[in-house]
Amino acid sequence: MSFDPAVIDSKWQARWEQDGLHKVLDNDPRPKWYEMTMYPYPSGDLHIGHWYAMAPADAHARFRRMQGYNVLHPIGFDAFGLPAENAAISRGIHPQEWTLSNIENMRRQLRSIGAIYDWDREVITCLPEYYQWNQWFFLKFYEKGLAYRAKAPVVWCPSCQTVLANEQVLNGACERCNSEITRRDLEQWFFKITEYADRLLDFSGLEEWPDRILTMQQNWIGRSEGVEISFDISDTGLEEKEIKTFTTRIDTLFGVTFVVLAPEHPLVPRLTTEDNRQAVDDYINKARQTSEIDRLAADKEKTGVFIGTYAVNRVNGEKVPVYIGDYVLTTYGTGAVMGVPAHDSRDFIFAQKYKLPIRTVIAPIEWKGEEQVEAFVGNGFMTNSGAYDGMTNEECKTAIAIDLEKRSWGRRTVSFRIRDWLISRQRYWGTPIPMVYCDTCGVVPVPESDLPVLLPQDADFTPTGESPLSANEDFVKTVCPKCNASARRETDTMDTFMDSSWYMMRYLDPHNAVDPSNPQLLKQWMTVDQYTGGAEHAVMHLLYSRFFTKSMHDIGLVEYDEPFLRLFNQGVILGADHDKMSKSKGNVVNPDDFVGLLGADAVRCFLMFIGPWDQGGPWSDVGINGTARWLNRVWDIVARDAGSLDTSKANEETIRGTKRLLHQTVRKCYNDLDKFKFNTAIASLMELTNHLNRVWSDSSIDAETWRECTKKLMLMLAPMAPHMTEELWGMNGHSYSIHQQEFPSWDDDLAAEDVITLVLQVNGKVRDKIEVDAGIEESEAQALALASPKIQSFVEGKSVVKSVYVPSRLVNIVVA
RNA sequence: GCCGGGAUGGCGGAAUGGUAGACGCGGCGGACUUAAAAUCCGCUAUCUUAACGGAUGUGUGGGUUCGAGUCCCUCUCCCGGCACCA
Repeated sequence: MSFDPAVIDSKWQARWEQDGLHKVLDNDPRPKWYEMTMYPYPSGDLHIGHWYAMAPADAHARFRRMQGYNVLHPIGFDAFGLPAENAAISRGIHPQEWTLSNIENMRRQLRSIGAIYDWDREVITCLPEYYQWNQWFFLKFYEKGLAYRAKAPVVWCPSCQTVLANEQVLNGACERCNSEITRRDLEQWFFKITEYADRLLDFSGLEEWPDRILTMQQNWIGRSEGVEISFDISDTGLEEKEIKTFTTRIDTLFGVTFVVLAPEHPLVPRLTTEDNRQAVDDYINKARQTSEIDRLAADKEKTGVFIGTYAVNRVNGEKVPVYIGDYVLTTYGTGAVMGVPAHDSRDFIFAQKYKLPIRTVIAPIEWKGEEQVEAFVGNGFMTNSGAYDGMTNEECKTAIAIDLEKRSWGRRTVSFRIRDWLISRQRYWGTPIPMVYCDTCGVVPVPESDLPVLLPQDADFTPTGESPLSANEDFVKTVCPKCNASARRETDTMDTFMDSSWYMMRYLDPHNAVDPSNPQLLKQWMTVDQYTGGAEHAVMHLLYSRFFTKSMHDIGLVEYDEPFLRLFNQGVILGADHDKMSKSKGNVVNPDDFVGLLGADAVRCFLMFIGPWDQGGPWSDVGINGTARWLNRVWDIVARDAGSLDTSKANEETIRGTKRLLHQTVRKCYNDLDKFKFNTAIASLMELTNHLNRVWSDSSIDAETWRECTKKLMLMLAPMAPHMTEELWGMNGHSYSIHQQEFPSWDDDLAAEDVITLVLQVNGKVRDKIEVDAGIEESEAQALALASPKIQSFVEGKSVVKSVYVPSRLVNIVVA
């Protein structure tokens, strides 16, 4: 029987499904292993990128199953989100219809991968049975003060016509559609992720996360320790007696020669004197019109304007002018900074421009009092700083802070870059936020018993900047749960990252109608042992779900504190031209074409063989032929009748060598699969296949060894090529299913070489190689080396300085 | 600017401080075939040599070492993240 992948793929996919081979039982006695891959957005087409994420992930999950675990490797759909709405707008299809029919199609395509998904556990986030729990969690968070409504200058995408979270902004542009964002002052719902900033920086509960993801989360959270220091403005006669600034360089306090407020700082209108009002107003208007990208540009000119008021630096009683400047951000620290031109490069430029004094207070070594030509940001000795002169600036950071605290002029504090998670969206296709606005009772949560707040079917989703739901009278009009008076519903929907923050719980119990997930099952299955997916979610999904888990933990809903123990990021699959795949470049690969032609196993194996999974790499239309050819050879080899071997020619040495290679291959393959190194695992299987072909053609192998080799080859290949190996398994008389077998084990003694190649070097250069007994003693190796004619020709006439022996490796003779 | 990761044949890539280039693609040659495809076998870093061999070679320049793709320092380029965050 020849290898016909198309027939075999569908034959076994149907059989496995019919038998429920991949059904995962909760009461299975084996130890659990929860291995998740990031669920896809139902865009309607499963592209090669999905395959690249899912096929190797499946192979790894299968490998864990063959190691004896009860493996849960589920799949679902991240089904809420903008593309559905955009399709509705451009093609007049209802988002739900579009999404559900895409899911239908993608299920079929996903089945063609041949993965071990248990479809009974499928999760679809746009269904009320799922999103009602988003609402439930929202209410829990609200109850605990973790969800709040506030007016804030939020990020707005003019093209998506909705607000965005800070995490969804890349270089001043919308992460989805790349349009430049603007700011709006709006009342929105937030989650208090900042309250968890310190705990999110604690990665001790994680095992094996890529360092770069941890670094990215660290950068994003942006913790910095410093001092909040106040400047006295009591002689202005205002109610406020001081301006608070935040600095990480309190040691430079005596170098302050001005104070700068953000243009949006609340004190600005009151601190501005009449003489300066016009100029200040002009500046603020100009700042407001400056685009986000321009405002963020680091090399932008530092501008500002004096507002007419002075503030007092209490440590030396000096009056310093107060400016506004748009290089100071409202959203960070206190929205005001102390200007120390001598020791901060931005302040230096600002001071030069506005002719403000520059006073050195930290002396660089070898400084003789000359004027600075740029800011000195290094360490040195305190000068011009009163009682602190002569100390090192590092010592002073604490000393000054303590002294300030004693006088209540300042306090040590920590600032974070991360902002609270903005979860409101002015879009239709999402989870309605379960809140009601009542004229008498104010903001009232929808009672748990009234959940879900259903997303109405009819809405005008043409984006207007208003939430589409607000035009739906039937939805908006409701009664206040507290006083029964007529009231209005919240019409914003939730960020879809809400859905993915807890979906790992729902796979355990996808249709539970009384809880988001069964508490007993959570105890049994969580935490996720292995998570795989793209690195683009480092500060969005992965940070949000860590926050979500910690919040749930604190509320008492779950016992664990981290959602994902281990994380592995696959790389990006590129076009054959080494460019990112895109329709406009015409380098997009359609996996279905290759699956139809060469079979799912060939596509799976090739994707794993291209290179290390975490590095990604270019697809190759011709390269896949190599993998397909190899699978054909495997088929050919395993399908041979071992009984037809002419055993009279079997050779003891070949048998021993073949067994050795087999055990070496099992060892290599096991260790590589364990670490997601599919490419080298497959390479080692190829080597074994090449060897088997050789010994078959010269009949130097016996039937028993042959059968052992082909059997183990099938087992090792099974995680990567599940269809073909299942067929071959049956053909060789083994009982169904190969996917319920254990991964082969190896014997280090049988894998050990008994003859090794000893490399002979002179001055570190290879001059000869000899075959020797593996257990060779140093003295004998040295003697053999010196006896080699080739070595002799290089040593002749020179004196041997020394000789290095590396056991079972080489002899290096050093001559002068 | 700061923080990560990387640079190895024509291409994808492999190498616990110890034989650089495993495995595969492509190319070349051969077998089979009327022929082609498929399949199988052999060769394939560069220079040099009739050949044996020799020299060179892992982005650049230096260093440590008996020995460096691997460790240390310098620089260049590529990718990712952060970036007026006080």
